[in-house]
Amino acid sequence: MVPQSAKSISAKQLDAWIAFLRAHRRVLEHLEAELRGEHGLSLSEYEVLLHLSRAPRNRLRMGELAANVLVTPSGLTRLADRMADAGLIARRPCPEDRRVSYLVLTAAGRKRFEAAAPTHVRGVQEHFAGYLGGDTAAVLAALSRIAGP
Amino acid sequence: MVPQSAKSISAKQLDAWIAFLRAHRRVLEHLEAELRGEHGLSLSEYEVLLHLSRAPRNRLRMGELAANVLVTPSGLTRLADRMADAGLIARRPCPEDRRVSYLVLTAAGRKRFEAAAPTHVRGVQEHFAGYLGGDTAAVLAALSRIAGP
DNA sequence: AATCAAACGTTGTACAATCAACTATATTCC
DNA sequence: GGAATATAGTTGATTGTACAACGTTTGATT
Repeated sequence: MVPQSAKSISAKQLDAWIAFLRAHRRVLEHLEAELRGEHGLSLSEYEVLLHLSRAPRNRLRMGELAANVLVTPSGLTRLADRMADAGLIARRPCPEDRRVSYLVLTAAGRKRFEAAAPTHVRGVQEHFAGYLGGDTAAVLAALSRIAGP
Repeated sequence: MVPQSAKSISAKQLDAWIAFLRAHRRVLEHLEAELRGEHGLSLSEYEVLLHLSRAPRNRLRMGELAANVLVTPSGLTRLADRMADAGLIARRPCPEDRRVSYLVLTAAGRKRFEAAAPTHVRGVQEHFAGYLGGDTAAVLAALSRIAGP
């Protein structure tokens, strides 16, 4: 076993990197296609519904969502517009701070989310988690270090 | 330890999934920013140069590249246009099959790639591989199963 | 109290990526 | 040998994203 310098990269590490990129693309393709095909939702839209459904009173500020949804604030503005047009969410001004607007889950949005959630969870299991097997703990540990706090 | 059904998903698996998404985003942000800032290249452009530099005679068909670069054929057409305009690659018709066009690395493209490669490799080490530690083999194994053949 | 700076969200613009449809060439099969 | 089919790549239209600049509101400083 050759000690691994901190600066160079081993073949195994490089393979892991390439597998990481491929795995990401593959899984997201599947999940996007399933969600889109069966429920007419993009992954971003699903995530917005997910976070809102878990939030107290089913409402969140734009900024709170932007931090979690992996979308920039400006992207979220347009995403929220589309979802509001579709009736999945509604915009509510915040009385305490008139700069902020809340996004709240509508009844239709909740219904759509509840219909889509099993599809998504099954997809994550089928295309990602199911392959982890005995390596689950190690993968979780490594990815958590990479993902940061 | 509770046996894991094939259909449901455990908390640990779900955490791994979330960490996976965050890790991907975080690493790619870093790599994109470094490559863009120090060498004016996007990650996709870098990958095109990488594959060409490794190919025999430094040339590949569009289709061969599209399979490896994680871009659709139409996306690659535009990417190749931009890179040809920038002088990094050149398009060459194939005499044997006039449907195909080859992309070949130019001298400028090679030079740019050679300048950028250390940055990228260091970035992969610093933002991804360096965190794997003793879990490298397990992560590689799991990701390879997910990524498929 | 007035001002200056910071934070929240939205908009204009540009860009990159996709899908579907299309052109052109090659191959297959009666 | 000629029609049907498949393949390589491009193009048009749409979508989604980011970046930078902006208006508005809030909070801090003095």
